[in-house]
Amino acid sequence: MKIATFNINGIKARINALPEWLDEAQPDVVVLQEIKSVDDAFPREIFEDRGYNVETHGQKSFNGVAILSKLPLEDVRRGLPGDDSDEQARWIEATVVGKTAVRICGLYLPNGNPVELDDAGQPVEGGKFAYKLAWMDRLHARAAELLELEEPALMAGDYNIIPQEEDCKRPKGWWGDALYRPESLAAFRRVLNLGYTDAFRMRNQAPEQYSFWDYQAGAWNKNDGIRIDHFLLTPDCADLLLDCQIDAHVRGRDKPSDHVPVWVELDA
DNA sequence: ATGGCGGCGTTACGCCGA
Repeated sequence: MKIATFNINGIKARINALPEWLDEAQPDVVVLQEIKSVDDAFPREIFEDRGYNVETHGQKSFNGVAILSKLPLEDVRRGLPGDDSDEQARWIEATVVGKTAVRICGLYLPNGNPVELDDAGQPVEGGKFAYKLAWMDRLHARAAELLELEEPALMAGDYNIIPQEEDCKRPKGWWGDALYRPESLAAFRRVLNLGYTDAFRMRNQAPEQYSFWDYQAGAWNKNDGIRIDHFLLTPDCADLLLDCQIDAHVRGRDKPSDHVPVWVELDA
């Protein structure tokens, strides 16, 4: 089973690039982030015509996630539990049954910039960085629950986290940003420490492997990127991992997203 | 090098992202 994650930065803007990549990569399941569309405006026919079932969790203008799957999507849930007042569409999950059932979660973790701290060094309540950390607390709680399921599970998406120095071309330039600073990395490691595996680093130790390049300043041409799109696997799911790759070449095409697809192949 | 690009909503720029 080939499962991909792709932050498309707007479904309307990627109306050609996304089907082109789907047709060549032929993933069985895709989790999408930043569809920037309400559910009713999502062009589901484009994907249904290619044999995908479509489940969206959208909102107007910003955020928005979706799952496309050639296999039926069972027990679909929308929204990350833990805060009923959170109206941002950043989480969707469903079960897909191939040789075995896999619980698949698609996520768009808050960016967190600008980092606002009070005089005591604590995130300012109501600020974007505080929202990021609170969201990661909820992610930790859901991640712990997934470990208790009787099926392999994974959480894939745009984490807006640079896990380590080697996941970034200019670590000194990024240090202190909400994507790469102590509080963010500690929250990410806290999820990993539950027993999750970063699928890409399980299969690939090469340097300069990125999944995002800014549109500005010729970042793609300089390979000035960061690796922030991740697959975290439960131990049962990691046992099924066959491969994990980044389709970086997609970034060089016409009208690209600033992110590229990342995918895993599971023996599932 | 915290904004040089691009998407969105709206229709001239402001907000947002990373």
